[in-house]
Amino acid sequence: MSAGVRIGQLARNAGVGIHAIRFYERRGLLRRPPRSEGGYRLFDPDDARDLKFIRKAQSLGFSLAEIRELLILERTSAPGCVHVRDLLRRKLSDVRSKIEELKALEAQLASGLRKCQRELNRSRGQPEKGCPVLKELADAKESEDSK
Amino acid sequence: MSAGVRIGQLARNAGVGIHAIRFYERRGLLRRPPRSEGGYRLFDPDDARDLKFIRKAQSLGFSLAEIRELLILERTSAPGCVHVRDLLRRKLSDVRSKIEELKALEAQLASGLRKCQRELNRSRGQPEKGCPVLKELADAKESEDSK
DNA sequence: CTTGACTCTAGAGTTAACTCTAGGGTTTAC
DNA sequence: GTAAACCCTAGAGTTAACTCTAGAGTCAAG
Ligand SMILES: [Zn+2]
Ligand SMILES: [Zn+2]
Ligand SMILES: [Zn+2]
Ligand SMILES: [Zn+2]
Repeated sequence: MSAGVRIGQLARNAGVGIHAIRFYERRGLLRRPPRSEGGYRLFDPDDARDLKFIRKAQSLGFSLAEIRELLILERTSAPGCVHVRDLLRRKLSDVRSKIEELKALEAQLASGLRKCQRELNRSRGQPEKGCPVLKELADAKESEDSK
Repeated sequence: MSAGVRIGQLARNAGVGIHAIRFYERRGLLRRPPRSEGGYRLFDPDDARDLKFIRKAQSLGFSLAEIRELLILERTSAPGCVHVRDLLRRKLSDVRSKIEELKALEAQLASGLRKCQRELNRSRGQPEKGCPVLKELADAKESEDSK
């Protein structure tokens, strides 16, 4: 019955660009759709679902390569949980270590900010002595990486 | 007295590649050093300090463009605290929102992981019903982005 | 028929921060 | 006096995930 929807329509429905759709096809995330006589791609509803799958998986932090694997798993309807669990574990540990990194960074930045703020308060009217943060960065001894 | 050190030496001392040094020069982070008769760059100790500055600032999450500004500020020995404080504020707020993002991600991933784990426990010997995480991703209704 | 909106392919451009290569010259030590 | 180790420039390549372009063909409406 429905002969399939063209790329622009699919793109609008899914909220992605048509270039991205063709890109996903080249990368093996979307299957190659049948074509019209004139060579236009004709997508079916499952492709729309796959696009949503991609966007959800991206929001979970998966790369396109990982998503391709997930999509293949989903299509084969094989068990799959083991593979997915491993992927989730790896991602989770990546995310957790990234969070730790960022927290350390946050502390450093906050400390620098306090120093600048103090210097600005101190030098109301008085001549400034120079930014303490810049001084630390320019300081030859690289002691601040230690705890 | 000391006529200046060549690029390889400087690179070894600072722990960066020679290509990176030339790259920093092109990007305006390092000043153009004088040259030997044969055209070799001859660096002085201040350049080594600037390289350390760059590496420390990078570890604080600053981009090379931002570091260039910081270096220029540091060289002019003008007050500078205001500018630095604003940079720190922006960086800090970036870092904090990134942390929030990642924490939300962490929760999602952990929840998926628990689901996979339960399914794996449930199906000891029994046939699997398919991965619940994959099912959610493939599910047409995109409800999970809401809280 | 003739617009105008749409689509096709192949390939280049984007961003950041390097990294590497090719095809040369320079220094220094033996 | 020559070989090893070093350095030079300009420019291409890397990664991810697109984004955009050029130049051409297709399709529906009027
Ligand atoms: Zn599917
Ligand atoms: Zn599972
Ligand atoms: Zn300096
Ligand atoms: Zn300051």
